[in-house]
Amino acid sequence: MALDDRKKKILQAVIEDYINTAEPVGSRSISKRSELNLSAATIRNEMGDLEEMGLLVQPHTSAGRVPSAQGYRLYVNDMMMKYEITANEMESMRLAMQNKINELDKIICDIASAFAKLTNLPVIGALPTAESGVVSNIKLVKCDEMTIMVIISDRSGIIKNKVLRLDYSISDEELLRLNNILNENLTGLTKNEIGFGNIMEVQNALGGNGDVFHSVLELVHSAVSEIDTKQIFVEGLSNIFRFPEYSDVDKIKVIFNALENKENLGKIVGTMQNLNSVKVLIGDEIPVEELKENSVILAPYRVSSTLTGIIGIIGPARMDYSKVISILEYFSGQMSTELAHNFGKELLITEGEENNG
Amino acid sequence: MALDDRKKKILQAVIEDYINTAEPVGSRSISKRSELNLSAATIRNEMGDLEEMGLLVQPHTSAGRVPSAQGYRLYVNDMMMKYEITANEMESMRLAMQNKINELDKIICDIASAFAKLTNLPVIGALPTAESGVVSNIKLVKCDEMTIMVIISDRSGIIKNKVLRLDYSISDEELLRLNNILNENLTGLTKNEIGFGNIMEVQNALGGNGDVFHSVLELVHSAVSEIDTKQIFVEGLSNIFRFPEYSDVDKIKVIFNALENKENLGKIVGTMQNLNSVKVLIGDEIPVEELKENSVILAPYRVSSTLTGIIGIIGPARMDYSKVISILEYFSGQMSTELAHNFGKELLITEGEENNG
DNA sequence: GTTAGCACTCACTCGTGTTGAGTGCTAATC
DNA sequence: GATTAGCACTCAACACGAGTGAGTGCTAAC
Repeated sequence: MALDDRKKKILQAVIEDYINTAEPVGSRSISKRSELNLSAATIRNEMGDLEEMGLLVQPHTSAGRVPSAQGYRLYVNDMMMKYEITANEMESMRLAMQNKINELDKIICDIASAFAKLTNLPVIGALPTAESGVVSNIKLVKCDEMTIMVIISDRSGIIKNKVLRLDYSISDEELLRLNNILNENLTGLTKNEIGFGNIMEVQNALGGNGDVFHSVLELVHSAVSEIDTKQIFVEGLSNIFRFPEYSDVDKIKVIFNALENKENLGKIVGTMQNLNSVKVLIGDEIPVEELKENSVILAPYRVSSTLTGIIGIIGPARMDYSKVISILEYFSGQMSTELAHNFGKELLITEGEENNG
Repeated sequence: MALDDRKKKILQAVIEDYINTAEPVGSRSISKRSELNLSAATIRNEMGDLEEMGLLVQPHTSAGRVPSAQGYRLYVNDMMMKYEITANEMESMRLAMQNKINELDKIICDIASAFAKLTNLPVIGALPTAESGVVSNIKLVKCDEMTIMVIISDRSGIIKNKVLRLDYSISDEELLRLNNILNENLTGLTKNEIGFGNIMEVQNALGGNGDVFHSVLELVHSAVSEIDTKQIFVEGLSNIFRFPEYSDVDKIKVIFNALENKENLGKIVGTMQNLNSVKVLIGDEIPVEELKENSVILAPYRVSSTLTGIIGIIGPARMDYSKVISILEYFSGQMSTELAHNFGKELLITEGEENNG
């Protein structure tokens, strides 16, 4: 059966109606609302065809029609009207980006929060990570007599640090020596290349008193291994309470449990291979069993040439794809220029925080 | 009316029954279950008295009785049996404390998570903060030509750091000078004493090119102001799905929204004045309107002589006070010795993390 | 003071009837 | 041949009422 123009228009009308109302759409309401000027009976025949084609579904015999995942997919790919972002929406995104605190992770979280407000959907994403992960510099700094901080920079500018309180005092000379040996052995290597083997090498290079530095080396190792680990975040999770599809405790429970699991989030964010365009996952396309009744929309963002992250939303398959995609596209496009413009090179990033007793 | 021994026993039986079943408790079940050997009619009379005294409440005329907040309070203060922690429970707490990663914040979160599992309740708390907050040392470290890290230590050992990427290169001499001036002006002051006034003083002391360092100084200021800010956490929030009192989406919504708000959590944690013993908040005693149907149990923990934190649980007023209090007391008592024992002075604390593009 | 007995209350459950939005099919109309 | 009006049919949702059972309070007997 061919999907002619009239069928397309009816499908579109059904989907848009359903997105707004969350109620199965009947032939009469389409007949009245649309500019097709067809009777309900005709619409009914066409809807029957659309169902046969797998684009619509009937929850039960005497109910209206609901779009199938396939229907949504067709809508997203071919039929959707472009949503024009309003001045208000632009303004709130601009405000979020213009955060005066100037810390990248916080800006991202603020933007995510603004997203959640604009779209009324939970926002998920990954903080910016470097593509390379090549260690460019290791620095050991003495905070006080028995406390040292390890600072590791990678070539893209990511900096990680960890604090260690020792039970012995380390001399400036020893620290300098350790510093040099670490840099000699580890600089230029990627995270994957640095394993316990290298750490042992350093320990051997240190000679007799290598043991003493064991805890320092362990620390360096753990800091290195975290350098390009994706940090995943969720914002505005409570937005799911807005949707009638989650008016049931059991369903809320399922989605909360699913989204509480970082592994699941990693799987979802991990579907983003091509870091150039917005990606829409509908139903079965979501790699987490419990979330297959939802849709996910992901967008990449680029803070610098080497520093990229992912942001997106998750919600019921019935969602305002057009609006969400536009907002994500806008963000994806504006991110680098906007941030570069606002912060220039004075881009201050994340705060670290150490308690130490 | 006097609360004689028999009334006490009946009240206790009602409360314990209700804690287990979440169903209003009838006279007949008390008559059968308890060792009082009284008929249902007698129990009925006594329960009527207990209701008159405000210790029990009847949801509706023909229902059994439910403890009132006042009833719970009496139970907690006077009547509760001490719960003996099982070997299993001790073991899981010990395991959480023996975390090999050796980072204090992570250990606290792990313990919180273990708590959540043991008690089947959401856990809230504050990460350790220092009581003094006196700045003992400020250090500016050059990560690369245009990136510096500010490291601020306080007298109790808390270390905070922030990273700044400059749009100009700073010389080692300038950095040293800035370092010295900062330490001269700010060391020994508490967080409250350091305001923008001091920062301006430093800027003046720097002379003509003070402007150039403005962003560095802003950064120092923000790091200082965070040095004794309480970081509040929630673990195992999804435990509330277990309770029949939250089988309704609206109620879940309310508690989620209330607990999502850090300000509310701050208020709750802030009720903990005396840092020596477990505190129980029942019903109206909770300083957040939306949570007044719940109970909160808080305990202090002490990592070192100056470093203290708070951990606790929140849940429906119907909860196993005895068990929760025991577990929190155990934790509160074991924390310092256990941590001191396991980590000695090699107590490594929190990791920081900076991206920087 | 305690208890047995009884009338009463009230949430809850379950079956039934009604309603209304929706369908599919058929026959008439354009 | 496409469109539409009409009609019988379906089925979730809602309201209503009877029945059930766990509970109560009160009273009179023990």
